Amino acid sequence: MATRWLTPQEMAAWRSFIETTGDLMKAIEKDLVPFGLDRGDYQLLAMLSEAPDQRLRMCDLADSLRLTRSGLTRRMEGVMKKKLVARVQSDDDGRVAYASLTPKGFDLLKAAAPEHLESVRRLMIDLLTPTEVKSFASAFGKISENLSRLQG
Amino acid sequence: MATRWLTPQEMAAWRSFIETTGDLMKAIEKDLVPFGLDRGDYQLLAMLSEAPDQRLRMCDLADSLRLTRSGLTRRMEGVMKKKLVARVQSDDDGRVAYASLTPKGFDLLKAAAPEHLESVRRLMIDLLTPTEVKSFASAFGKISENLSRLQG
DNA sequence: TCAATATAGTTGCGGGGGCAATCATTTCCG
DNA sequence: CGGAAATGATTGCCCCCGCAACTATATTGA
Repeated sequence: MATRWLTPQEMAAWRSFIETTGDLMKAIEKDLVPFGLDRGDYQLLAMLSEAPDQRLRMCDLADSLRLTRSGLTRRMEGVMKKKLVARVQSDDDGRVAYASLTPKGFDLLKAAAPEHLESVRRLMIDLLTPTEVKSFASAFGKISENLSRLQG
Repeated sequence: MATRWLTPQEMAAWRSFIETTGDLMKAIEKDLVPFGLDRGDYQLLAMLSEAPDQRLRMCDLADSLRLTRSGLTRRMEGVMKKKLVARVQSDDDGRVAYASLTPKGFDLLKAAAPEHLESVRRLMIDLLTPTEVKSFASAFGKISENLSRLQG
């Protein structure tokens, strides 16, 4: 099949996307440093804070954070040492361990969240028109849906 | 100042963005495996291929790849071992080294580029309406411009 | 019932990349 | 000129994380 090259507009969109995303993430991450968190920690805490009983099975947490199980095991070492999350063995299933948000972790998240959301506003949302925000959501929704259709 | 929370729409856009971007990058990267490249290698080769004489000073290349100088030094080890890029000392300035695309590197890039662009189409561009593509470019353009204004 | 298989989690190993320190070279004044 | 500062690149050290191998527990089915 002949190569379907990208039009200049498409190429501009793609380039803009890949070149800017990393910068944006780094900038947002920088605003978490005062709290002693990086983006991975923040997302882990945020995910737990929204879960029933503020805890999740390791494997479910790994999936939602886009980490392998081993990756999560290592990241847990960090947040456990800081006493933000505790590892709790399941009574029902001897294989299962829960990651459980501690009060200290919840407090830290409550402190960091407003700053974090402010960063997201300042560095992204507030720069966009409502139309662009809507396009963003629908575009990534389609991309995401397509990816899950491909491999679960 | 009171926290300016994100509206549900804004939160949806943000979540969709961070949760999908990583998956998308991984999927696109997977299509480069048959060529023995990862996304970092591909971008390095692509950047060099577009430069005058298909070579760039290490520090300029590092900046455009969003790597630190040390990060680039390490990545160069890989592509130099594969003979895709050569390290060339500058005659004019004893401090400067150039990263220079080899014929083998150029050939590999020419072979991989159509597949890569096809991945970009299949996993992203073709899923979007022209309006969404335009929004993408303008949104990331604004974000990028704002970031450069902040810190060069 | 009890192997075979599936599932949950950890560990060893290796690669990628950042930071700080270092070295070499060049440039900038006093 | 010659010392101070700037610039370019590399190295040591460390963290993050994926893969493959491994352990442990649970489930399944002949």
